[in-house]
Amino acid sequence: MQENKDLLFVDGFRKTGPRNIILEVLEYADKPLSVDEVHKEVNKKSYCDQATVYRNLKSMVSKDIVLEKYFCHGHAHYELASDPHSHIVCKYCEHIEELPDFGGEAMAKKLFKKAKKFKEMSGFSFEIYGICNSCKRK
Amino acid sequence: MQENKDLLFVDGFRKTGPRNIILEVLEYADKPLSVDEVHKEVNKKSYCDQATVYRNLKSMVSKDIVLEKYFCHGHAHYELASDPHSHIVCKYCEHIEELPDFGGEAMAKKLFKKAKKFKEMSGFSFEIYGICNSCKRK
DNA sequence: CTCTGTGCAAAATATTTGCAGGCTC
DNA sequence: GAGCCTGCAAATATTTTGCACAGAG
Repeated sequence: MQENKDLLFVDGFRKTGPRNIILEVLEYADKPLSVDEVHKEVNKKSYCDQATVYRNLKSMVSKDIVLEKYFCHGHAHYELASDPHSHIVCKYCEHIEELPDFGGEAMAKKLFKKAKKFKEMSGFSFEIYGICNSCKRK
Repeated sequence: MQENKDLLFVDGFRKTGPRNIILEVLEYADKPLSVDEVHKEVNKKSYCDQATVYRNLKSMVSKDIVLEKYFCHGHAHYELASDPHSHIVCKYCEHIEELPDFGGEAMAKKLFKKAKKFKEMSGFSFEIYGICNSCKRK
């Protein structure tokens, strides 16, 4: 079985303490995490600078180990590329729930053919926005 | 017929020079614009401070006149709520194209029923990411 | 031993806010 | 005229970068 940690063995990409822990944190998360959330979780286990979290998430994205998602919060959220999902996201807080698969990939590929000046499709994102129970006051 | 400018007549929301021009700019855009793009366009017609553009876009969003979208660029893009679209977005530059409607609204409503801790759906977003012709070198 | 990765601090980018004066209604 | 809106400048917030040292392979 392919372990997530094994994903680090590519190119000259090195397996380091911070990277192992970042992957572990993403693995146990049940939703995409912000840089800040990853940073806080990682630091519960061992010190790691925020710049390092930023740099590593970015490099993992460029190596397709991690997916970068943009919701309505003004900052990115990250999830393991091995387990992609669509989500329903609260527009006021960071409450996020995973949605079941609905064939979005196929739909995206079909729609991509309508694009005029694009050479290559790299992914898609289908997200629903709403107001969660805690934010819907009265 | 309902003009976009009429949208400004709500509550104590005032119709001012900057607001008229911002709406006009969004109306003529064929894709969602960043704050910076809106600011530059507005200033071709008449001076308006960047903070004013930020403040007005935000207030128009809260009044549902304008939609705020987050792609992969690290900053928001804005489009008229009266003409919402899905898009295909270049992951390297700000090249963005509108996609034809594909029934995403109905699909979102269906999926929303799977949500656990949500009271209300407020919208959805389906975006495709890719590499545009100019960024796909070699 | 070589080269990539990390921590630290500073820089760059993006967004928000306080305040005094101006304009809409 | 009252209250919202704007310009200006400063403050925040977020993300990136340079550099010297540390650690992986």
